[in-house]
Amino acid sequence: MSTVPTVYDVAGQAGVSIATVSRVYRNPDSVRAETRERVLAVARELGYVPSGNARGLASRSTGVLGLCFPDYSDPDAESEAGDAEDDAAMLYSDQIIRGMERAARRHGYALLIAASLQGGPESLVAKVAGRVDGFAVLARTVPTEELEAISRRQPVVMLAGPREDEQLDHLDHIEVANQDGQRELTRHLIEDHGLRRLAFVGGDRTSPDAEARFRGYREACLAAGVTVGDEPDLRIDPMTQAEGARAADALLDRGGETPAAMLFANDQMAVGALHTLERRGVRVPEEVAVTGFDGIALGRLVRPALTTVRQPMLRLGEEAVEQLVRRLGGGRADAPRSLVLPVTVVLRASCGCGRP
Amino acid sequence: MSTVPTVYDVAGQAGVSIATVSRVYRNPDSVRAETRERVLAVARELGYVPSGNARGLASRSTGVLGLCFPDYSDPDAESEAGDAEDDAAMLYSDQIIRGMERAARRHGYALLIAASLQGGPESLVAKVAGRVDGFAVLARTVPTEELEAISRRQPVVMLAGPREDEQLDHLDHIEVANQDGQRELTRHLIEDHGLRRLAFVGGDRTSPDAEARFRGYREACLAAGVTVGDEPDLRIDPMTQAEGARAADALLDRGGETPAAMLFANDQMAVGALHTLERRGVRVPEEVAVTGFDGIALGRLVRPALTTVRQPMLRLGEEAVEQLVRRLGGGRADAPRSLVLPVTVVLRASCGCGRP
DNA sequence: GTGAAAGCGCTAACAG
DNA sequence: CTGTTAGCGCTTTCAC
Repeated sequence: MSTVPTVYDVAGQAGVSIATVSRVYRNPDSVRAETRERVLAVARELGYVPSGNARGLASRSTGVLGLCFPDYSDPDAESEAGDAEDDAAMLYSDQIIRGMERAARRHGYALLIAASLQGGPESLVAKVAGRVDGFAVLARTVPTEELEAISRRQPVVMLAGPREDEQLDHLDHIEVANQDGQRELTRHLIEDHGLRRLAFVGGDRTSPDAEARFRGYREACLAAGVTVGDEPDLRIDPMTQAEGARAADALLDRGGETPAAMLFANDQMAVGALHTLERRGVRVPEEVAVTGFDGIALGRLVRPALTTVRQPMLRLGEEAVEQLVRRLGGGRADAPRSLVLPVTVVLRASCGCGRP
Repeated sequence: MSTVPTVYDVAGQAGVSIATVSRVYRNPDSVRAETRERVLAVARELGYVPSGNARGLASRSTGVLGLCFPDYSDPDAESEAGDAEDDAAMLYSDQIIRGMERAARRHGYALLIAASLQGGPESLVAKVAGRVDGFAVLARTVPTEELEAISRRQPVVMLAGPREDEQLDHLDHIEVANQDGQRELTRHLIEDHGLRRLAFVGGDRTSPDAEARFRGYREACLAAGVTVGDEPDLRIDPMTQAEGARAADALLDRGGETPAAMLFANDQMAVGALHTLERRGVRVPEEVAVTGFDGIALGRLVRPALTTVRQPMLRLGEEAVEQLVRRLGGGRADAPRSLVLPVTVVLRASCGCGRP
């Protein structure tokens, strides 16, 4: 742990130049076998490991891809079930990480991950950006302006992000078919279950996902002649279990008839609502149907199991890497690419389908 | 994307020296507000981001911690349920990643993750090691010899690893109470359910976890006067669902009475066994009890739900980071530290407890 | 095949 | 408070 050995140490011990040591690692075949072995032997003995920093600096590339994601951790989900159970709450970002790691590995890259936190000149993205060849960003993780600047120097792919944001129009981006999914799910509730008194619980209006889902909901309502406003019945932020539970209360307590179905913009809120409904003795799906969006594992564990729309998160991550690799490998000047991944409606008990 | 701006560009445009630019980022307060704003403005305009590589080189630290883990992906689990379902198969490494990321963030570090793959001079660890200030390694991911060399130049913490391996005795390491957990679970089967014809399915003998679990099993048997060999009834490698399914077949088909309980060294095998038993019409837990180890989410989803021992993976990750941070912050010369995290026996339907 | 030398972009004394 | 000046450890021509 004292002094870290460098090329110079190895070169000295092995009686070669630092250039040769370098070659042994970068391009082994360009060095005579005998020399190579000698160098490697010394390196092993000294505990030499090439400095990634020095390498990156000299070669202008790191062999690392990055991911910036928001601090999605849902404190409610955890405290409720205790530390031990929260693997069931496995979310969004974890899946994307898995997908990216897997794809990155295939292409010989490592993955650097960091969740948002701070501000200031030393912002999160900057830190990541400065250490990777390219990276993905989950929407709303990073100030637009900052991204704009950074994306001029290296490939950035936006995940689940707004194609709309004109300032970021030149970025590649990958999203899932939020609108289609919510539309189809809503159609199912209306046509297949004959429900017409619906309530949609959305998120903050800055969330592109939640907004797209609301649009899908609205479309389906309009198409079926079901009354619908041009705003969600409720806007919840953050979209956690605790807030979802509160939302259900609000929906139940507001005047007029209670809705026949509560559609939530994500699974976590829906799960929270399920708790409220059970506590208040409102039967699901008999008295009210409940749906979520995302397809988190927790949705299968709750009773009744949650009807939802599943997003292909793993693929999102994989596609992100593919796109980055494509950019890094020449296509640097190609037109921005936009990819929309299809989603799947998953019918379970909470809407009246499947076993309870 | 053309030329990446550097301190020189910013300094030039802003009419200051590169040192000042550097200060603006490293220690903003040491620069007059006016100057600072000017620099920041230019930086923003140019799309300047400090190079992590250059920084790391100059300051001899990266602000990044690492994790090397084996390529745990269980192809069986995925192909079986389809891409869409495999979030339920959420494993081990994902939890550790979450724990590490969370803790790392608290300490201002980012996390670099890489799964094992290759060999050669350009091995995985070397790549990670060269880019981080310290890192964690999941046991058996990396050749001992290589680790030995690397651990001489930077903090390494071994996860779930062998304290036994004399060559790595100087490493910190964190593990879970495998032996205690399996002993307690076995005791439960014997005393609370009155089962005495047990079979233990272990892993390769190079797996320290699997071996420790077997020892726990054996201890409990001996303590209760239950017949037990000094080897697992079966050794399975890799410990996947498919192999677990096969193991159940083998246990059923070997001569003599079939066991009253099958204890598997991990959940994945146990789940595979559950499938086999269902296929062959053997009722669980009536005819045979089944248990796993790990506490993966999938264990709650299968029917009957799987009795198991839950490992605190998240904490494992968090503790790993704490330990690394401790080493990096001075305690570099302290004696190697060894931490054993407690586990929890989780009684569910597959052993005859809980609802089916 | 191998060596010499010039940076890569930034930090860290040390002056001023 | 700001500028000057060395490197940090490696890759990379260009010679030999």
